[in-house]
Amino acid sequence: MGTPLAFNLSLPEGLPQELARGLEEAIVFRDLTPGERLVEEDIASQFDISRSPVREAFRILETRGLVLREARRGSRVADLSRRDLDEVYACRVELEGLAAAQAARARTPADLDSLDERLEALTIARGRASPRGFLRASMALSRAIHEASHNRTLIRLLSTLEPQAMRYRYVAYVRAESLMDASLEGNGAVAESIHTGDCEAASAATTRMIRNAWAVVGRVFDESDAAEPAA
Amino acid sequence: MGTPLAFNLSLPEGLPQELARGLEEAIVFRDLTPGERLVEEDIASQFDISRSPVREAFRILETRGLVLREARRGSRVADLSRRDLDEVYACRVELEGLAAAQAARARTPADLDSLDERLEALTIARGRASPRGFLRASMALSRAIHEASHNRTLIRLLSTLEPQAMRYRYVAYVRAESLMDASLEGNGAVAESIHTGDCEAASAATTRMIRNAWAVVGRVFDESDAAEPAA
DNA sequence: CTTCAGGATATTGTATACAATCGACTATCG
DNA sequence: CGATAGTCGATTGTATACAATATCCTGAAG
Repeated sequence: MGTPLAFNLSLPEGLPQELARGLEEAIVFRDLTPGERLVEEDIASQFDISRSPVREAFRILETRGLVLREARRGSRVADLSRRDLDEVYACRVELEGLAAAQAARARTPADLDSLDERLEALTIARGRASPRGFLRASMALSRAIHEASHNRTLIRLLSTLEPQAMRYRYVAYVRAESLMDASLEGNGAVAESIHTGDCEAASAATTRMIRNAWAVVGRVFDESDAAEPAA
Repeated sequence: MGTPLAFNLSLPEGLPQELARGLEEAIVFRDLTPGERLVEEDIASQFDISRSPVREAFRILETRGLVLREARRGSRVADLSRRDLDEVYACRVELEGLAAAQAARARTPADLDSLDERLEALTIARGRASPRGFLRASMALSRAIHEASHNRTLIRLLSTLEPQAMRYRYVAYVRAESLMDASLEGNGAVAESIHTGDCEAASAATTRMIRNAWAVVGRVFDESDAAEPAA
């Protein structure tokens, strides 16, 4: 039987979505470890629900690259690897860059408010020095940027890519808290370009930030044993 | 009582996957029209299966941007719009470019064989002048390029983006068959660069091809009434 | 004639039951 | 002792049953 899970379910967005959100956090923050088996019945009984919503939640997490499902062989938490890290970041460079550029062009006043608000929240979170809180705030800011692009297709793609990246960022932040400063600074520059409406600058600032993070997160990952060598 | 569907189910990959494949083709080739409602029970009874696999198929199609699901309000075929077209192509430029570049670097001899084979098939399909057959062959070639990148994350993202693009390409090919020649030529150039192993050239050839297609497909789309004005 | 309340109907969301399949274990044979 | 076939248990895949809710229609009141 798997790791006991500690979150509760509200249901503003539907049971499977809510469950997926909780499981996603558990995976990102390593309450569920790479390679760990996920058994539908176990999760279902933990939350006193049936297997149906659990199955749907697994499917959602599969599209986010957090869970692997093999036909009739069950589901398990996706492994972390240097190769996967590189894959994710190569895609992020392109898509986040595009999102920033389009946000700089399409942003509305409401978008800018949202952006400022979340950048503020990120700054505060940095003060508290908790990787978990910082990452949550960072995720919220990223989403605000994505939404400002008003490109629903791009938002959809990024929402299936970002959670995967989050896992590596978390590992890195825990081992090197100073990384959060770089992220805060980079995001500030991106936000400014979006305010200005300079597409080129927004894209450039974003790709520079992410390439930088890529290098550092990759190095930290290699030095750690986060990959969880096969049991 | 929706449109009667004309395909059969084999089951090499699982029922939901097979069903999703069939529905995907029906949507791309407009056997199912934009906005058309998709009722789980209807589809289920047409194929003499239960709602469970149908639900899963709908979810798969949702992640591919072909079906919209609203909670307790049912599912329907996603609409086509100029805005959506632009969103999809903006993403394609980035991701296909990346795929071509990485394919040029990571390709194996087996990848090159697969590439040649499918390029050959595309040439033959062009001779037959059927948009449907050409598109199928083109999709197969694209997938071969994606696989040659050996970037599983990128492959995952593209597999959720390409089907959406296919719908617009189909509309364009039907109305302007000469477009297929441009696609054939562009793909030839991309394949050559991948053979050579020149990442820059592969990426450049790809983005040029897609930007070009974007312009033409967009123009054709505007001139057609494919958007299917709300009923 | 329009508007709003109420109920009937259609459809999805969840739960449960059953079938199929995979993996591990055991017992038997060489 | 090792290999292998057969069986059993665990888990997913599919089907069905039930619950909840949104939509549509009807009809009465203003």
